[in-house]
Amino acid sequence: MMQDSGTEAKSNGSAIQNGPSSSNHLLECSSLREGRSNGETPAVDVGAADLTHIQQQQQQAIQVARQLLLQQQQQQQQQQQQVSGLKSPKRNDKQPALQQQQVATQQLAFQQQLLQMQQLQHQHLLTLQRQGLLTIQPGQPALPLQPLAQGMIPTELQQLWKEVTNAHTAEETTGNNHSSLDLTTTCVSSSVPSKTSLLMNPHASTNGQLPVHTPKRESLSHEEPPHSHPLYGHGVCKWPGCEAVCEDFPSFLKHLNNEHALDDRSTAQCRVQMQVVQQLELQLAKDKERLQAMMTHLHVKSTEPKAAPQPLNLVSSVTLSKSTSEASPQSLPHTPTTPTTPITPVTQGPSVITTTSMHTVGPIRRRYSDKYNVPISSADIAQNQEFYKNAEVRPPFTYASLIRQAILESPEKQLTLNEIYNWFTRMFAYFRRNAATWKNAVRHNLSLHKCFVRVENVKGAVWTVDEVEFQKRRPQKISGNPSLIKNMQSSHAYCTPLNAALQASMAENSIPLYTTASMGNPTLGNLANAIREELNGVMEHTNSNESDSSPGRSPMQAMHPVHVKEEPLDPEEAEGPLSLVTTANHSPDFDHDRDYEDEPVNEDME
DNA sequence: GCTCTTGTAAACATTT
DNA sequence: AAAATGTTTACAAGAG
Repeated sequence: MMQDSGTEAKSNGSAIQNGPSSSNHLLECSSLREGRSNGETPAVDVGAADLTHIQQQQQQAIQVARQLLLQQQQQQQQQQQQVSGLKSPKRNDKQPALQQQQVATQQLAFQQQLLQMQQLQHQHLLTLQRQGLLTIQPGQPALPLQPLAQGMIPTELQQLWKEVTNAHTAEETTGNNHSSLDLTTTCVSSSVPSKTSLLMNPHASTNGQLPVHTPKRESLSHEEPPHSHPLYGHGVCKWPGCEAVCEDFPSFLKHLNNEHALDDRSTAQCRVQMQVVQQLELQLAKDKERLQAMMTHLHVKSTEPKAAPQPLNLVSSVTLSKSTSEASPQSLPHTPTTPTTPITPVTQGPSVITTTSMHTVGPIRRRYSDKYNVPISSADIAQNQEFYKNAEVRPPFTYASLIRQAILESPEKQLTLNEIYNWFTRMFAYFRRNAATWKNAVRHNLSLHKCFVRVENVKGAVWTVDEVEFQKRRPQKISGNPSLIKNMQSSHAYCTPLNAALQASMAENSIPLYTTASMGNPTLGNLANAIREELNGVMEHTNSNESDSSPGRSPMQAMHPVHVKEEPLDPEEAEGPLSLVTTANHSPDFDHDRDYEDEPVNEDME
């Protein structure tokens, strides 16, 4: 309901505390100082108490991320168990040979797919480097893209898989003839009991889920408290992308056996989940590094003479704290791939904006030529981000870009209108005034642009971004290798959804995200999510013999026959929007936004 | 000057 | 009934 997030945000500031994902927490961390700084000394004045606070918040965030990882691992293990067929003996008994054959075929296909994805990512990375958007120093910490972008060979994937599962690969890999395919083998045919995993996972012994890898699983499952099943919670099946409502645990088990038995889809989902876990771990490592760098940086800064943050280089201004640990081009859509996206020229306009000139009220007609789209310097990124949070300077970005950014920053890639409002007010001091004006503009833009898709939810409606549509608005330079993409499109039946997701994700990445520290690596996160969502949703519909995705029908539409913008399907749209978002699972915990309109001043007075 | 894009305002309908 | 949300139209301005 539209009241939901709004009233929650207005009446209860504690909504920020219970975000389900690390990103929410970290996001709050990233904006921690916002509430402390006044408009004049927003960025640098960090006292010891503040620092301690930040540290605590970061630690909490890491803790949450860790838990998230554990959950992911548990989920993954559950899926493995499912895929291994231990819970569906009927199917196993019926056609074990056939299944093995299928699995083997699928392994090959998926391996192929993974390699292609990695190549594509690598290509994309190289392109970014060439464009000067990425600068990789020899001694620099690994880029977020690297794990995939480096084109991991199967053995590397296997190594990752080992690290993720921490245990139950040793026996399996040794017993496997084709070691390069172990990634899938371990996932699909894990019939060997794993004892080490019990040691590795502190949660395993408590919820009894790790024994799923043992033949004793069935007996152990009786000992499980009904609600401790990692794939079951709040009466909903937690299988990625499922969310089927199961009234009680037995019905859930029934559902699990019926809907998530060993089949192509489950197998693929399991593998994707593996990737997700891997990426999350990498993200966690990254965020740890970032935290360290942040603390180091702040310690240094706090001893330096204060200087008012000046967005001398607004090009990099709206990028959140990524500067300390990596050079990934995390900024608002200002890259050569979005040539006409407005941008504040470095040498034009309010090159130096002081707090006295900040109150730019009233209509400002500015368009920024892409010729000012210079490579992004990551030097004062964090400062400028703080700057916009605290100074009432109109951000040099279009409403459409901002809305898109708000949506893409959200974990679910979907936001209610009110959440979009909140993002605006949270990120830009400018939007804490004249609410009627810019809110109207936001609504206007949401309705006007085809790239914004309204998706009806159980609780109301959320807005998502149709990345393909967004890209259509501004012709982009090809950042990937078209032939490679083309090549991918003809490789396998599964390639269709995967490629679509990958391409969309890369298209998105070609517009570097104005990401939060929490997202750490939106690239990989989006990619993983995209692939997972695609697998979850599209495979149900395209797992047939169709080697090409049916045009004009987006995965999301296929997944959720919900109301989207009702427009006559003009031929131009025949290729169909590709939406990478999940719908209808908008978590209430996600409503962490605060409504500044109710407390615009208190924000700074706290 | 034309076209396109964007911002702003406003009217109106629908939903909550 | 009021507020929020969503759609649509109109107009102005900047930029190519």
